[in-house]
Order: sequence, then structure tokens, then C-alpha cells
Amino acid sequence: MAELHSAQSHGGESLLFLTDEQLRQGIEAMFFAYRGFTADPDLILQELSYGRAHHRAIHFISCAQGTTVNNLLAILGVTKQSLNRVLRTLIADGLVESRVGRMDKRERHLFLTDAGLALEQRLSDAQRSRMRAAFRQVGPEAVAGFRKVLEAMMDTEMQRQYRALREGRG
Amino acid sequence: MAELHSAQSHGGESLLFLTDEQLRQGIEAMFFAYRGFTADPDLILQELSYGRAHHRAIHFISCAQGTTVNNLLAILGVTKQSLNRVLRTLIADGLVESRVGRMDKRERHLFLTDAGLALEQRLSDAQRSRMRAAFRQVGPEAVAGFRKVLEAMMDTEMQRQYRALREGRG
DNA sequence: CTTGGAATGTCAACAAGGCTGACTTAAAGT
DNA sequence: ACTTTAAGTCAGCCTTGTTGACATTCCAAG
Repeated sequence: MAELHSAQSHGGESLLFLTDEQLRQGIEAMFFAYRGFTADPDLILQELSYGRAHHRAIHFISCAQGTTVNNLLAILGVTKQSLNRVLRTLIADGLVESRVGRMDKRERHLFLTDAGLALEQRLSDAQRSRMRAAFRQVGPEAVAGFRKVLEAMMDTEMQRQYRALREGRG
Repeated sequence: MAELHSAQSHGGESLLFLTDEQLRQGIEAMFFAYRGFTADPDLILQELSYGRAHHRAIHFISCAQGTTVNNLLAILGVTKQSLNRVLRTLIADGLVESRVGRMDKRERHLFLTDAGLALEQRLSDAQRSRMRAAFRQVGPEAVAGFRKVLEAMMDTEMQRQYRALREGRG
């Protein structure tokens, strides 16, 4: 695999030798941190009687205004029925607008309305402020390591999507 | 809101200045990585018609054999009714044993049976192997950073629990 | 000793949000 | 003209969260 050449290196075998205990700590850290990660937006969503599914839809529509339903489906990794339920309420509540495609009239392009943008801001402010605090606390080196590990934990397909989103914004 | 002070400067201070774009990438990385993180055990669970809730219960019982239901509740952060449903099936399937407390007969102490331990091994092998691969790929410095950021993203209460688990094992 | 309150756990019912399957409509592609 | 693709809809299921009601046990104050 890719770790043949990680065998080298200095004094101890800290690079190659990972105890189950170290890995277990990593697993538990992910569990607790993910809870923290979603805690703040969850509070806002609850008062609007939305759920995380709505948040995810809003987030990714805002990343890629005008994206199609099919595209969103691939990113979110859920079925169209599942997404549709959420999308329907967001459209009914005037947070998302669905426009028929100009080139291909089968497609629907999704946009956040002003109200949708406002909610997106509110949600991601909450989420970002926790992440900003964490990032500041630990410094840029730790942040770089954090990002490296997370990327390495994704599937190839997820990495592709993740990078596509990043490049889509420059 | 909270970003009043993120408005300042674009100069050199990478430590203090975090663009919304950098934070957004962190958020998306968490989203995709968490999917990867749970993907492997999810496959095993599916073939046994269990869900993530079962996995979590098994994981934390295995960390602290003999823990009480109440204790588990605090760690998992769900209602006792929700946990109970999962626990009931695990007990019925002979993976978990519930013993009435000797001191306080209101308490139930939870233990993994041999079958439970076997499943725990299988699940965490799957999860660990992805994490091990990721950790090896990026090296120990990145791993340290990863852990720092995750800890910083937890609530104080979660940090307490996370550290308690770690110390409970030495 | 008894009795009331707190702690612990169980049962029942409901909601959110995943899932599958079957079907329709409209627009492209061939 | 026929097939494929994009999207939406309806129905029904499962997991896993929630609340409310209830039983048991313990403990402490009267």
C-alpha cells in the first residue's frame, strides 16, 4: 500500500506502531467532537422545527447555488425521496427556490432565497464560531494535521466530492 | 454576531485570521470524514440488522464493563428510553448481560458476553483499520493536531467524559 | 416504622428521517 | 418511435430519537 515507505524515520516506531488504545482514543474523539460540531446549529434548527437534514441541504445549496437535485443527491448520499421530503418543506417555506433548467428542462436548479441565505448565515455562524475557537486555540499546525487526517479518512469518492466543492469556489 | 473581530486584517497572522472559507472547508471535511468513519462498521451492522445505536452501546460497555445504565446514558447523550430499546435487543440476542446491582438493587450493571465481545472486536477492527490507515498515511504530527482540534471542539462536559474514559483504562 | 421523594429502569406511543418499490411526467437522446 | 434520464410522488417500512406514565427500590425525615 501507500505505507511501505513510512517504515523509515527516527527514534521510535511511532509512525508504524499504533496501539489499539491510540486508535480507540481517536474513535472516541471523533464521536464526541462530532456531537460538539452539530450541537450549536441543532439548537437553532430545533426552534424552527427543522432537522439536520434541512441544514445539510441548505449548506450544500449555498455552496453551489443553482445545483441540480441529482447533484445534491450525490453529495448528500441519500435517496431522492428522502431529500425530496426535506426540499419540499424548504421550498414551501420560501427558503429555497427551484427553477426549471434552461438548457435541459428536466433539471431543477436550486437556489437559496434571501430568507434561505439568512438562515444559512445564522446556522453556519453558529457552527463556524465553535470551529474558529477550536482552530485558534490549537494553532495552524494542528489545524493542518486535523485536515490531513480527515481527508485520509474519506473514501476516494468522498475526497473527489470534497475537492470538487473546494475548487468550485476557488 | 461573533465575526466582528474576524473582519480585521489579512496580513501575515495565520494564527488569528481564519477566513470563512477555511472554516467552511473544516466543516465539510468533518461531514465527509464522519461518513467514512462510520461506513465500515455500518456494513457489518446492517447484515445483523443492528444500527449505529447498537454499535455505540457495545463500544462503551466494552470500555467500562459493569457500567450502569445511567452512566451509559450520560456518555451517549440520549434518553434512557432510547437506550433501553437498543439494550433490550442486545440482551435478548445474548450480546449483553444485565445484572442487578448488589449494593443498590435499582441499578443494572452491563457486561458484554463472549458473543458481545466478539462482535465488538469485529466492529472496532473495521473502524480501526480505516483509522490506522489514515494515521499511518499522514504521520504522527498530523495525528497529534487532529486530536488537539477534536478535543477543542468538544464541550467542557464532553471533554470530561472523554478524558475519564481514557484514564479509566490507564 | 412508615411514608414521601428521588433515582432507576421499563413500557407505550409518536415523530424525524433514513430506506425500498412502484409509478408518472417531461424532456433528451438515438 | 423507443429508450433513457431527471425529477417528483405515494405508500409503507425501519431505526432511533423524543415524552409521558408507571413500577421498583432506596433513603431520609417524621
